[in-house]
Amino acid sequence: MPELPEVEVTCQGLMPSLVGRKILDIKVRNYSLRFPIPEDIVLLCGGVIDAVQRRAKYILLRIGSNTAVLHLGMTGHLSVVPLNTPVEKHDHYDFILDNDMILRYNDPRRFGALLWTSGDPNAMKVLSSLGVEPLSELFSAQYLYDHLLKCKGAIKLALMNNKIVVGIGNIYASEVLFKAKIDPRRVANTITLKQCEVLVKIIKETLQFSITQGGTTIRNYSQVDGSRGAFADHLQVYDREGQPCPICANPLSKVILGQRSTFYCSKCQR
DNA sequence: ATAATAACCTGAGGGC
DNA sequence: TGCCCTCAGGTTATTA
Repeated sequence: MPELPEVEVTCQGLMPSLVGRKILDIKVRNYSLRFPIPEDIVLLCGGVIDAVQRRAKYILLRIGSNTAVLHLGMTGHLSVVPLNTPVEKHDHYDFILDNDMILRYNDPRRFGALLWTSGDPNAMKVLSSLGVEPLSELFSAQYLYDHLLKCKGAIKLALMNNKIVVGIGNIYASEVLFKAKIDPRRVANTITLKQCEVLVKIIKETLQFSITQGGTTIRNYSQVDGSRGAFADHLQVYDREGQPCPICANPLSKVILGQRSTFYCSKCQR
């Protein structure tokens, strides 16, 4: 469910509730996620959460010299609720905090993750081979161009390849390609440097703006406090097959790329 | 070594 | 009401 903006909004929503809080206990009800939750996760107990950070679509809780690494998968949701809040179906784990509150994780599809390390989190297997952050200086037109040259597949798949750039998922990939007027099926290595300049600018602007809107809520995702993400009101093509293109009114098309639904305007995007 | 595709799960919604 | 099918903001192991 969540792409970069949704994870970033989740991080920002967690900060006021978590930073400075001591973890009194960790209760796991269902260890089954993308990876089984490690039994020794309880070693984080007693630590204080110093910071909440994001890397790609992962949430990092810095706890002294330790780091908890969380992922929301497709349907994961974190909330901070009072102690004794009734447990619901698919509530996987609780971090019991020192102010009678709980950090609680719910995830019906179990594609999320909860890991931890006492060392450098960037050395962990899940983080070590990730590409650059799209909102960082490292994500430049030249960087994108250099990497696209090596991609013989569709440009949309390249944008979603987290070895190149992280955080762009299925919704934003369709949206930014529409704004850049590029056909999502275009072979990546045919994209010009000039087009990379446009793409990079649009990606940064779109992700940044979505963060200010609280992300995109279509079905499962909601912010930490349960409210929806208003960027859904700004989607131009995603999930709009057959509806008129916002630019030229031509009915929007849908195609499957990499097993994922892809939406575009066959007249505006080339 | 890069690229298609199968797999991991549950739940919602549509068609009959 | 219920069954069967398809689809869903992600990632990775396996195959070609």
